[in-house]
Amino acid sequence: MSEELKQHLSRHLLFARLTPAQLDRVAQRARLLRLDEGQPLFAQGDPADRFFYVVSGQIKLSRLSPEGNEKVIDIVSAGNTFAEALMFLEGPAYPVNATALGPSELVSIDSRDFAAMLRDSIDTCFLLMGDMSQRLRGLIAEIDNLSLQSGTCRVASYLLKMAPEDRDEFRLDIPKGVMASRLSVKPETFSRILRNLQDSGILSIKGAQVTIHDRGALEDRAEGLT
Amino acid sequence: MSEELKQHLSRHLLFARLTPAQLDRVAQRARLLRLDEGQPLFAQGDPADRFFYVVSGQIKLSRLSPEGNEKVIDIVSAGNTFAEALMFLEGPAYPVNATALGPSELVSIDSRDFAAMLRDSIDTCFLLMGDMSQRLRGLIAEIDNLSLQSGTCRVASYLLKMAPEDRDEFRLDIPKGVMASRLSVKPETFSRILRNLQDSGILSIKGAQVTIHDRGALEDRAEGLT
DNA sequence: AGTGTTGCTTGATGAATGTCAATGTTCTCA
DNA sequence: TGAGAACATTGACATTCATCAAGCAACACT
Repeated sequence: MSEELKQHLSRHLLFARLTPAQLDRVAQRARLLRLDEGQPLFAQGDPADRFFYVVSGQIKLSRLSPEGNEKVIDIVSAGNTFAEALMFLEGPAYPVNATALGPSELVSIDSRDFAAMLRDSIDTCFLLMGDMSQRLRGLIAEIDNLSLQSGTCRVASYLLKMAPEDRDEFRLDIPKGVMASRLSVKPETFSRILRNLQDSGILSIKGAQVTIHDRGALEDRAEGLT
Repeated sequence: MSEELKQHLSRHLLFARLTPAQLDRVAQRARLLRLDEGQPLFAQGDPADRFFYVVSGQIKLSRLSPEGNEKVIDIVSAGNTFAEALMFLEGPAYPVNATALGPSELVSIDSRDFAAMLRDSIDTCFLLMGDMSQRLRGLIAEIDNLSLQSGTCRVASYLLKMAPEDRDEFRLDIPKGVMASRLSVKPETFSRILRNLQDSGILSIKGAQVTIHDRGALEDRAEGLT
């Protein structure tokens, strides 16, 4: 059991520089979790004493406005960690809700424990700081997107990011409504933007199946050139 | 000279846990800068080999869209550092423009140098990680604001944050246009929102002088209750 | 004081997007 | 296979906000 956990964790950069003994110790107190589709993991405001590594599945991180509107902040997929940055705050509370998008497996790690261990692995500290830096950069890019680009731009660049290198055909791996919220548009608007892209002959969509016909034109849309 | 630098730096948490020898070493390679109003410090995309501590004045961090629109990401005021998180990235480039809003003094610190020294001060690592965590939380709150709240909400909560505890009168310390961009609204819209708040009797504004008449109502606006 | 220059405000208009309501589609499960 | 549920799309409409253009302050400098 603990072996299985170690197996999983050792795949992630954050645990790469731990000594076997340290990894043992982390794995000792770590837990393997299974979530069903739609099952919540934690809610915004809950005390944050653990962080997570996604073994399989997808986790939706979202925030709720007072009026009950949901905004998806990010979708975490297999092989990634989340909520590890909270480890260093005073009275840490999760700033988002976490819910499984589909059946998922996670490893949950005790923050206090891990932090204690960090004191003996400066290398891991550096890895973690690198990790946080990237996240900061990502969030700044996100803010940039939200305030400088139109909905169409955001959809277009997201599609380009989704489209595997040179493969012009692919499937959307998350429900459209969730993707819409991730991109900060209403589902209706998302639908219309997609329709517009289809009507312009740039791509076609059948269910979750996307085919890009004119990558250049899509890139133009992503840049905001109408 | 170096003494003066050390003086300044020692006021900031990030340098609090350094040994005198370490602080010496940092100060050795640090530089004191003076910027005039409007003077740029670095541009988005410049190689990021230094980070900064603001001794006095205010630094505007902003991003430029391809079409030339500017979005102010943050205003850094005296006593704070910025760009320190880039230290841990591969080929670090500043993700924003930095410009002095008014005459300012900064201490500029060599990132490489500081990072090297970090290896010998795990305490400082932890302080830095705490710092980055807070920044992450702040950016998430920002995204939340941008996507879930209207312009009026953002203006209202910003005013509340500006208003010193219980003091219902205060001055705006940055030009309205800059504040508008910081809040992701156009100057015209910002002006109208302010007018609207005045017409509702919630506050009055004379130049940069703000007087809040009805704090409760302002809080309601900040929550989005029309 | 006079005159620019800059930043702020105001009004008229339009585009983008949200809202509400109805319909269509897909998927699941009995 | 059929009924229902959840999701997606579409249309009509309202709202928010940006844009354009003009006027108005405040300030700076001869």
